[in-house]
Amino acid sequence: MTKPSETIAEIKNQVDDKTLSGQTTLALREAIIKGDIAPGEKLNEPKLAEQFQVSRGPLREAIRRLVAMRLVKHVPHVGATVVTLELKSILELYDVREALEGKAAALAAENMSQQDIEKLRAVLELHRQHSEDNPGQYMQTDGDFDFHYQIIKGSGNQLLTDQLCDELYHLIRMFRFQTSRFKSRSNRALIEHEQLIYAIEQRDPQLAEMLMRKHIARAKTAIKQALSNTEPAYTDLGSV
Amino acid sequence: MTKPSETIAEIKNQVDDKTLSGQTTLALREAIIKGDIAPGEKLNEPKLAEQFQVSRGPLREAIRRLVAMRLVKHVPHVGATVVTLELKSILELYDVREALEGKAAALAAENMSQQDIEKLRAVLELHRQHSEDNPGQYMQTDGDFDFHYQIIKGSGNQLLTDQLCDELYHLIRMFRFQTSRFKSRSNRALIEHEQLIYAIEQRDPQLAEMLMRKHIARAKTAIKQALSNTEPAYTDLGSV
DNA sequence: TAAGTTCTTATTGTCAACAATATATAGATT
DNA sequence: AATCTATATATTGTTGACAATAAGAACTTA
Repeated sequence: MTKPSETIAEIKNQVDDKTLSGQTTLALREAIIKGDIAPGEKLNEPKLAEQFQVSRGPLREAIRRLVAMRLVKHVPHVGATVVTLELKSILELYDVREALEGKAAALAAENMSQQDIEKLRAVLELHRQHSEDNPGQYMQTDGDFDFHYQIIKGSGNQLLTDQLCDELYHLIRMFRFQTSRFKSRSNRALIEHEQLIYAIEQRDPQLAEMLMRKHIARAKTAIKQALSNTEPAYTDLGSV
Repeated sequence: MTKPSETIAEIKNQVDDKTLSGQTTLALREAIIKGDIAPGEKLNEPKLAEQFQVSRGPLREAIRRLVAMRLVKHVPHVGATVVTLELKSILELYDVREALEGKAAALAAENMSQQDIEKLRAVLELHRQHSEDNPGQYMQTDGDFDFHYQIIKGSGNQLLTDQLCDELYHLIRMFRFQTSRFKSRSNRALIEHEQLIYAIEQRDPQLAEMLMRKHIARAKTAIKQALSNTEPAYTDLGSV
């Protein structure tokens, strides 16, 4: 019994539980990622509890979970605040992604079933089609992560998948939202994804890892260049 | 104002906060790692609250934090249970370590100060001395992780450090405790650590990363061999 | 006797009040 | 006027009681 391909939409709406605590986690998480609660802003428990129509118990549990996702920082007896994504933190995040997703690509080349590889091709094809149909339009970044997600899942490593898809992914989403003014239009990602699939099809873990690492490292470089300028301009962030 | 070198002991006793919730987290964490609460065992909230002399509130927060550390699994409306470290999970953990600590070693080669490198040498020297003074005795595994810890910290990447030292490290500790009957006596780790320092001193990120990855991959292989046998015998687990 | 069903019990989820701590304000002192 | 101190306020930490859900026991039925 194989699971149907899971899209990014399914991940997002992944309702881990129907408990108030779980629902509040989702609501609060989206509020933070979307910037409804600003970076650096304090999370006032009574106010938020009122806002989400729950008591402070579930709200505090939600905050704890967001701390685990690194969207929130917490100091005892002082409170929780939304993280501020400094350039330094983002670059750190991309170094971690490079390491983890690189390994994921290697494992995917070893472990992905032929069927999963076909699914991956389908995702890429959809992606390419969209780019052709909408030339000059910014990439659908979710489609991009769909691709990465399939590879991560294809690694067969549950710990790796949890770390990337459940935790770090939301940090990435938050960063993307904040920098959505830099709309990426490059089709370089498409080419690099194509190369990656080829390496996986060839069952070449080393090549797959190398390609994924370069892919992410390139995005990191683009981010550094784009954000270290005071006037950022519409630079291509590499869409990763 | 530079911080004094932090040993593994300091990490362990790192009292993040004096709150009941924080204290309970530490106590419960140690109870799980030491096996006082068995793998697979259910965490009964009223009983544990009674046992730790706190109400269920702080206890539940502690459980949430241990879920983030992956020491505990939680199902809504059912409860929390201590993780059972299957061979598969351990191998997954070591693949993640290989990726993350490999990158950490590369970054350490780039970023560690000359002074930090000297400290690292001192740790290794202490380690070597202990091995010479107690030939045939099992390695002080804490000393081993002291070495790894220094390198991780030396990477200068806070996210990486948090992931390895605050989260995954406790899983490793739990695994080590459970397999402490396999006392590692090899001095291969010592040799490999020596090579690693050399690479870092030479400011060679690629070599440092390669050496660290091989170091951990070798430990993974040793674990697989030791634990896939029904009668494990006293195999060298590589002490990583 | 075995399978299914209802009822009981135990456990988790949630709430609102209370206690402890930190922040903000106002006043006193140099 | 600026700084330190003491008080007042707001916020976090903690508790025990209540509600909702799931696991287990006893009963019924084939």
